[in-house]
Amino acid sequence: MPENKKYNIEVRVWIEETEGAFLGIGKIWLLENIRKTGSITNAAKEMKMAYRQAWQLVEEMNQRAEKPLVEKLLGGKGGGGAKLTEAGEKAIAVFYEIEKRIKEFAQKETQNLKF
Amino acid sequence: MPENKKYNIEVRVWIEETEGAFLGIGKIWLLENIRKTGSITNAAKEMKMAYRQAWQLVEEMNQRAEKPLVEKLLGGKGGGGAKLTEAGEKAIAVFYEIEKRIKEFAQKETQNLKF
DNA sequence: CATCAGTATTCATTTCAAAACATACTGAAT
DNA sequence: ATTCAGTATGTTTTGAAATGAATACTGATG
Repeated sequence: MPENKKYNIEVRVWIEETEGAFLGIGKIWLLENIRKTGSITNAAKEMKMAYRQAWQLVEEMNQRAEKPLVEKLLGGKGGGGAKLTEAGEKAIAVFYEIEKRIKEFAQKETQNLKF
Repeated sequence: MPENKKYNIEVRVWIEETEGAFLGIGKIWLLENIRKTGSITNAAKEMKMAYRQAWQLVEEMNQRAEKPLVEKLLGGKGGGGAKLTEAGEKAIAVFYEIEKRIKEFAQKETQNLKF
């Protein structure tokens, strides 16, 4: 392959736990939207995702993390809502940091991409 | 999150071209099976994949690479077949090399995985 | 004690990509 | 000129995952 075309390396990063995939960019976006909107319902709307799906992802995250990432508030004024725990905030930060480092490394590897 | 659970980082690597994803581990496996079996038909069987799908993947690869990765032989003794071109062989080697480096780097990052 | 908006949960419906099926086409070899 | 196995390509089926719709539950607040 001569080099009139340009190729570049893409990378998808996620965190696994004994039972399988635990935290990837999709769940991170969900966490961020929960932080932004204060509820799973509105986070889901924001992302044009079904509430049911969003709720399940939150369940999954919470069960598989050491400590819940999302605190859910039932009933009360405004019906309740959801907010990130400290662990949730930390998870976002850690994920992005690691993802950034890996993507930067991958970018450097692009120069080895000679067919 | 304290640390009784163990988490680890996973990474998926692929190569993009202007029109989108061009070459990932799935197509690499297909290439390897074509090399091994000498035809798209048998490579597909090996992978329990539909011939049609395998054929389409080969088309896509060939069109988006600078030079075809797979040479297809039509008719003749045994009906024809398919074999890797030099570019195809190179693609496998380059892909694995880059993937290996990125995965090793990602592995090192696991130690930064403190929640 | 009725309201309200969000959580929790079940069940039916849709979507859409992969697989399965069907059918021509190719060309060396006999 | 028939055979044969693989390529080429259109059409139909199917199955899993996402969505949508429906319903009960929660609890602070007025």
